Amino acid sequence: MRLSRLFGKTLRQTPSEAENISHRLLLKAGMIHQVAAGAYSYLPLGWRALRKVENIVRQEMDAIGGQELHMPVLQPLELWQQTERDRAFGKSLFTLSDRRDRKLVLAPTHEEVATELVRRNVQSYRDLPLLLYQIQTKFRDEPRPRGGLMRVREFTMKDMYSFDTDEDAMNVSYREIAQAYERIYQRCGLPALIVDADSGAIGGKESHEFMLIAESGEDQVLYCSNCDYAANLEKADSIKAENQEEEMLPLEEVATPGIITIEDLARFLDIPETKTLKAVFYAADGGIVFVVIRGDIEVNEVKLKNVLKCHELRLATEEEVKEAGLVAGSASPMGLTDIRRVADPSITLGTNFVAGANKPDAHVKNVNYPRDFEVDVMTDIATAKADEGCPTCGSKLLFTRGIEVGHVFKLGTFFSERLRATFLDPDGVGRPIFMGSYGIGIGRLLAAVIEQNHDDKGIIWPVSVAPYQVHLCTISTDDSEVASAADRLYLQLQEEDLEVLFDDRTESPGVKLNDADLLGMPVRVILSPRTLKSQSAEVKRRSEKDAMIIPLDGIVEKLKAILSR
RNA sequence: CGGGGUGUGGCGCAGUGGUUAGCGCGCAUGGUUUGGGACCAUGAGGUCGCCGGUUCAAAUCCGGCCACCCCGACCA
Repeated sequence: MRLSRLFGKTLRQTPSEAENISHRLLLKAGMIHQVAAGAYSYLPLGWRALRKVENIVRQEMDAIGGQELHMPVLQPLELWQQTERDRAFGKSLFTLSDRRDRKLVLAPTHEEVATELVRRNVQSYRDLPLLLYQIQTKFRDEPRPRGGLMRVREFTMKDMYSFDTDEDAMNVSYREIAQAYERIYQRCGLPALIVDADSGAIGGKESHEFMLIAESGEDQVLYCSNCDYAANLEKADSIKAENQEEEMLPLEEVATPGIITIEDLARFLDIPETKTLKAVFYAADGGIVFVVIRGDIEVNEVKLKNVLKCHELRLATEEEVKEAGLVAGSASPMGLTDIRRVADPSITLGTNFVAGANKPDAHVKNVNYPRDFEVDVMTDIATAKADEGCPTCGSKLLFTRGIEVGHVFKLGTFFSERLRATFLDPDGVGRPIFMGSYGIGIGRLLAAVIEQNHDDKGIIWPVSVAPYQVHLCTISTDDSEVASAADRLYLQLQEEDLEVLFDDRTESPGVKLNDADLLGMPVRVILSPRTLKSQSAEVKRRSEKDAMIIPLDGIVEKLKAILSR
């Protein structure tokens, strides 16, 4: 491609809306263009890079026996009602009506349609296992699109679905696909970390995310300093420190005028926050839930949502709290019976806690579970923190941020049962198919590649995803010798199957060199009067500082060697 | 959805009531330049986000709306 003809211009100044690095560089390099919040055009260079990523993903999916197919984005809402995922996705689901006023959705993912399809085409255990995938556009009405390609409302996703006869077979598929994912990230030049994750709206039991560790990442990850435990904060467990053991003492009311928060309470009574019990009120699909947890620990709302099996979870409003007869700031699980109570096991990590008295300006000392109150559910709903104990080995947990570049789910029979996708086993017994679901956002992966591979001058594409392999550049453009030598080399490289971006513009050297750095092709080849004196070219890897002078004779082999290194 | 911010040529910005809305970059034409964002000259390009109001007069003041960005909530 001749740069003089390329659609998409580099900018000297980055558009001001760009915040993170990949967004800035993609805009500045003229590779993407925003159409609306979370909707982007890919210009030729950006699109080539995206296609490279796509092909890596495709190759690895094919390599494990995946069969590529294509399912529609436009789907009947009814299908989503059958699995109740219209509610699970809620407002993130794009819906529309057709001319006959039938309700349709723009698919955010394809479990329903894939299951339906398999239901029609699989009858016997002999048809299994099965790996189906597609690379296609998804729509999700994100509450807040952001970060350029990081979180968008329309995006290309590779989604694969596995179909197996039983749980063990599903686990085998799951493992194989996870390994294929590792190879994908490796080929894209990304060191991805696999972490335990919440299943969210996709459903199912177990799931893992692949994270690129990055400051700019939206996700929060806790990982063990010793063993290989790592989890999304939404999912992470930890071992909390236990309070010093004491003799249980009798209940004792204490006046706490104007004290509302745990922080104030601890200071007022001169006790650590770990000696208090915190009450938090939620509205779960409209119903009030009373949550009690040790004062120093935050409620993990994702865990709570999973426990309650509700679609919508939010903090209760002041009115709702009042209406339920609770006293915000001094609420207590004691004596409550008509409200659902959920407790975190942390309330047993100590004795003689201070809790609310269920009346204003008063708390109660020496509260002990289960001596003084009961709960309906006792289960882990605690947010883990750095420095707490690893749930696997007890060593210290560490915190980092990450970009989610892939997510895999064990779905079990959630979809096959609801959509009646069954097969006959060797004994002629009908059984639900065990499924898995595996997603990679291609555009986000591309953005992650840039987040991971850049410097202050621009992008540093890994060879595998670079739009072009070689950036050929002339200096002294009105020197006819340079021009004709460059034309010859351009043709020669292409004949040898190298992908070449040829900067044939009559720009000053500074402009051309800066653009070469910004655009970030792996190898830069410069022809100038200087290099032609010795019948050679200057060759420089984008990732390295120093250039080398290589004779034109035999340069193709040299370039190929450099690119395959 | 809550909080904050921004909308003025392609990009970055200036312009707090008064000619014909400016600057830098970019773009076009001609010329001089050519190893890290050169220079000169000439020129093209703007319903000042939209609607309404106030005023003799609005980019500027007032009201409403919209869009986009950031933080949070939420979300895969």
